[in-house]
Amino acid sequence: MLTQQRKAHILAVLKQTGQVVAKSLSEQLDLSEDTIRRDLRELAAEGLLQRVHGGALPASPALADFSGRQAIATDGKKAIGRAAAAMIRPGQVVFVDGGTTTVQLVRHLPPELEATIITHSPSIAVELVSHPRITVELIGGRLFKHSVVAVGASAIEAIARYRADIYFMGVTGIHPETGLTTGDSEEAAVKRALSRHAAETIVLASSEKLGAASPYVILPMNEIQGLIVERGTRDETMAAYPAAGVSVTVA
Amino acid sequence: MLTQQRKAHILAVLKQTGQVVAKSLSEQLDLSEDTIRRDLRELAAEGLLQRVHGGALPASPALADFSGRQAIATDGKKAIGRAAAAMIRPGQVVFVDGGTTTVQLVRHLPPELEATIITHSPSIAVELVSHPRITVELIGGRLFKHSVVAVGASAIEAIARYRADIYFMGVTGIHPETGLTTGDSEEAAVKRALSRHAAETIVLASSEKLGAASPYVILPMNEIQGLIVERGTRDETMAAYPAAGVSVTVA
DNA sequence: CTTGACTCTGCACGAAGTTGCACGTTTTAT
DNA sequence: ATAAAACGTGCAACTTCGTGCAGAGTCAAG
Repeated sequence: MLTQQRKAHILAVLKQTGQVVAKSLSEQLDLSEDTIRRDLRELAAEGLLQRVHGGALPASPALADFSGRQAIATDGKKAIGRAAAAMIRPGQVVFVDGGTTTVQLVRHLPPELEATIITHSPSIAVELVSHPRITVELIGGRLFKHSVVAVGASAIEAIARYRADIYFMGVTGIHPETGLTTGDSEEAAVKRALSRHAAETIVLASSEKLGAASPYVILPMNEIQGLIVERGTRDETMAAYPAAGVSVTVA
Repeated sequence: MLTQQRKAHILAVLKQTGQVVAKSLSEQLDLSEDTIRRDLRELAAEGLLQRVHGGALPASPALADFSGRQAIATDGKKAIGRAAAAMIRPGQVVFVDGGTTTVQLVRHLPPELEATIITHSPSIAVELVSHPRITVELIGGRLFKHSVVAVGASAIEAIARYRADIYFMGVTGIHPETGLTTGDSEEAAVKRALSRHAAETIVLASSEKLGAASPYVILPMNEIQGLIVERGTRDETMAAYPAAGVSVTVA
């Protein structure tokens, strides 16, 4: 077995089970624990996992659990959420992604607004329970725990049954050449499906996303209709995508 | 179980319930109390929680409202949840209803349990994000806000694609003649669909449900396999359904 | 074909981390 | 006041870790 194959296997197991144990990996792959430990050390150096005594844990989500990622709703995200909410007209059908920014969107929906929100994020669904007029459609599928959204074939099938006026997309990275990116291939597939079934796709991009790129490309920049960014980041954004035909809103 | 995972679990429990008790943690994780105490001490040193005699509390008082909400969950419901969680064998596929009692079920799932949980409740799905080993399948559909569950034709279609070993059902009423009831016809239809696609249906019934009846009948008593009730309510229950062929568990 | 540089792997060994128990102390409840 | 529970510390057994080293395999230059 090749080293790269072995490392890929370790990452696959880690992704699927949320942990790897050095000893059991060595038995499973019929290698000494030393070799496994070396692999783990190198993968940790690449930032692909987090080394712990006895094995390893995923690089990001474990830490996210610790620090309480949710708590960090910046003013910028709130402003973006408010601006996005204001774009929704009464009676419209709206796709909403999961994520900290989109949570701000639904929190800023005016109570008198009557609309249908379709989402593959259980968190967004729960958030909308307290809204008196919004009808919520939940898209099912396998739960991708890192982002807390439904993914997979059944999610994409369910999306195909809907047609929305607007899709508010959250991304991990937005880069002038690479386009819109995210950290998981299945999540990217779901976002593409949502975009395909919406008349208009609007990307919500808090400042830390601008100029960043993650492994999986969702769409190139020219396939979206709008972009909402925080005040103060406009110049940067306009400079990056001058001819894209994407309307930029400053929140 | 890895040390870091254990600590993450402690913090997750703390976040959910607003408190942790050293003794119960040691039982739940099958470790000596000494080890738990060591973990708590170290987490306290990192400022992630506040050490108190007998266990620990959240570091910041910001989570105080969490513990307040938790208080609504009676000891009875917790006991029922614990008993239900203990019925799940590794590798099983489990349907879980929405509701305050079933939330207790998923909170008492041991962290080492590997299983698949399928639910039409976004709250249950979100709750399970912090569990390291459970695979979650979310059933989509129109959100019935009163109970915070997906209902409707698409939900029932999605359910038809699954087959579970156990279905843990929550109900509004349980009456010797009327059977199992709930307050909404669509919710009843979904519960029937879940029951149809599970090998075994177990009803979680906190004391206030016994003898009560709501407008919509889900199933007659003889179509379920098990009933979990609180300690102290057994005589009443046994008297009400003596010949039903339903196994009654006292939590 | 041979040689030398390089990489990968497993083993050995000392260091470090982890865990449960024993024991004496502190806190809590009755 | 007394008993029970929870606590901290020290300790021994055990596991896991990192490093140095040697043997095996690979590859390209000579």
